[in-house]
Amino acid sequence: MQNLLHNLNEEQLAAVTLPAQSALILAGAGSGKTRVLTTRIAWLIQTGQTSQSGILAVTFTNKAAKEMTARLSAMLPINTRGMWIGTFHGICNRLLRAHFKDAGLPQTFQILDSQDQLSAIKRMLKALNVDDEKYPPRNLMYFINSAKDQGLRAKDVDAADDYNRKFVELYELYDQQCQREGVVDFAELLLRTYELLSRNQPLREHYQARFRHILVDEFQDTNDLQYKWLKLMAGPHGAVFAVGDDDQSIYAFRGANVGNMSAFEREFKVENLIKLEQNYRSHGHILDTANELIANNSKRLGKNLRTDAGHGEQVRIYESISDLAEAQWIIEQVKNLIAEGWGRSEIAILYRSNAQSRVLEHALFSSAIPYRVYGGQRFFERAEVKHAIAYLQLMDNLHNDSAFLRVVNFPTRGIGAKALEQLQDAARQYNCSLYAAVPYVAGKAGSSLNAFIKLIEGARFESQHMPLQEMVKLVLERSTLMTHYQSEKEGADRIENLEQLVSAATLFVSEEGFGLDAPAFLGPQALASAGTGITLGDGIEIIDADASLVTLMSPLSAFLSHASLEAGDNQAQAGQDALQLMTVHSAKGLEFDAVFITGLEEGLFPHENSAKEEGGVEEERRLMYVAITRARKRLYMTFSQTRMLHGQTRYNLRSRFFDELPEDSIKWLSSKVVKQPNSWFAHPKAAWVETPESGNNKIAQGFNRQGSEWRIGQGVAHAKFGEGVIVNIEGDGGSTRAHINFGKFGMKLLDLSVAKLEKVG
DNA sequence: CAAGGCCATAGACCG
DNA sequence: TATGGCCTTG
Repeated sequence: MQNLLHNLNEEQLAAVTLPAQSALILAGAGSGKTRVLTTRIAWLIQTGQTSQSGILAVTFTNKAAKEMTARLSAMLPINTRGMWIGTFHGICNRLLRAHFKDAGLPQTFQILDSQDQLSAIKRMLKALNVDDEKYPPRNLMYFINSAKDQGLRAKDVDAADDYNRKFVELYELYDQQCQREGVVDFAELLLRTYELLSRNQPLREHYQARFRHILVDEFQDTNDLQYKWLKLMAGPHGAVFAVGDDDQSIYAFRGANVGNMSAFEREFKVENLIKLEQNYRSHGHILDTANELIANNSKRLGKNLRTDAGHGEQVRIYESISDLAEAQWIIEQVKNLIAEGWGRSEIAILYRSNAQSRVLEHALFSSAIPYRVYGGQRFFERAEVKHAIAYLQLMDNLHNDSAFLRVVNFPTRGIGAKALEQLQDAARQYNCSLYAAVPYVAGKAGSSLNAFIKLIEGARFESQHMPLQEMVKLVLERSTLMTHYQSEKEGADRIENLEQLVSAATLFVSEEGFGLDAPAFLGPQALASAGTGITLGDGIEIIDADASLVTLMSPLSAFLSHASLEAGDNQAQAGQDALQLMTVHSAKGLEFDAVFITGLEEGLFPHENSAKEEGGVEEERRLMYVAITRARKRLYMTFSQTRMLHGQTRYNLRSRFFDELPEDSIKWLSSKVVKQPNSWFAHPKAAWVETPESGNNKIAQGFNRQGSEWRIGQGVAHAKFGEGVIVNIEGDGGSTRAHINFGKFGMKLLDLSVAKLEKVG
């Protein structure tokens, strides 16, 4: 115990040893929040206040959950397997597997990732003959997900007009389709669990009594449903230990509600609010810069980071002529750093949007500096892997129409659009799955469909007693996926990924403790007894930490869940000493000795779209705050007068955020006013500002050219298009064009030297 | 059924 | 600039 608390500072110690009541920990960047969380858990267990089965710890990412588990194992001599530490989705999956019957789900329910969800929606719209121009699948998906994220079923959504009523109706039909097919989307995992527990009193009380200590990481990222979920889980007596930082709330766009922090304080009757303001990461000038910037936000819970590390170096600011020049300058600096002995992997280049990485990558490639780009496609999202997974899904749940359609004709086996149309008609007529509808299709189409069914059933039968990894191999062969890619010219990578899928299965089986030779399917007896808590035959038991709950899950089901819930590495592999490139969003939670924040221009950072969103600029500022606080020792900020974007040159103003930094902590490496080759100049003041109410007031200062002062935000009148407003101005020295929004005539791109425009207002 | 051409589009992200 | 979706054509 002594050594457990030994290295904590006063604030951390206070947080770790709080009484068993709900508490809010405001944990600043680099203040040791993960440490506080894990030590809190260890302390609760070690002091006998709870056993390890009484703890529920929730995170947003698998990475965070893994890290927490690993640190905890290092702290306590306990087996962390079976502990309830996981993501919201992972924990819900676990609960739904254990209580699938009460939740109204089939035992082999499968999880749709967002790709699957979108294709399920497209498929539904097609079947219903809905005009997908009028009701775009993406919009419907967004509509459904945000309703679910607020805990609303279709019947709970108030439709303002006919258009919205259609969305509500489609939402309802989508849910029915999912239910029929035995699939759940991500939001459904949470909503279904929430409904299960609110409806089922004994179950609710069981878990409320069990989890007396609930710990939540990154609380500022919770959405409305997650908040309600936590409230339900905690019940009247549970203690929720919420750790978060309102200044690092950067996910409003996916439903996160920072307001949950103050709601939590109020509704959970928080008596202890502890601020962790001691920063162990960054030098003084860097922290001062972050503090001063974020002070420009209103509605903060209030927090100021401090450090004992001393001022350190000032923040270096550099202005360049072009994005190319910016990249080259950065590379020069990187080379110098490396020559001075800074580790390559301790240097990060951050950008606001992915499109910015191209120039940087190109320049890095030319100078032969090893680098790694975060983001991009993940393992289980690759097409070939998804195909293989779909075969497995279909074998585990024959009624998964999404999986059926994905592979019924891949690799091609002569089942075309006509055949599928017949099949879908039959399925509709008999209200059954595509699989079940096959016997109703006659003729040539029927026989090729039958051959496909034989393929799936044959593979299913033969792999019955096979361990998972053998089953995967069999599927790759039987489906002819392997031979298909072998004959493809550029299939080598895909083959490699498919081989890696076999390794992933092997690894999964051994890590989850199934036993390498346990069959992938549950035996028939196990299936029959599922949900009773008793296992028979060769069923696989997943025994919970307190042994009170036995979940029956086949290795195959578990692996398929794993594939959906952990799409795999989305980030650069560790190992090689390489420079790190990533967006600011994906840098959250990481830290580096030296950081470059690039492209600090109006329209880019803050991003132009943020002007239209309520509170958008404040979120951009928090994003900037996150970026700054990634740096330990050295921080660079760069911006460029011109930038290639979508194939045309844009002339941007420097970011308003420069005006919000403390003079003493920054150092301009380029002179403050750089002469422009073509009379453009960066305006020293912010181009457009957000007013708290409207949030989208573009008061813009553009540029000045040949005495005609067209500026962004200028009202204009045109003979044909009527009145409009200048939204953006661009040019390449030769001609100058303006994007003008003419309302009902839409957006026009006009040459300012040609178009006859008058100023209005 | 697959390949090739045309057009629109362009933000950040995890499960 | 580059990618994805859709349509036409072989």
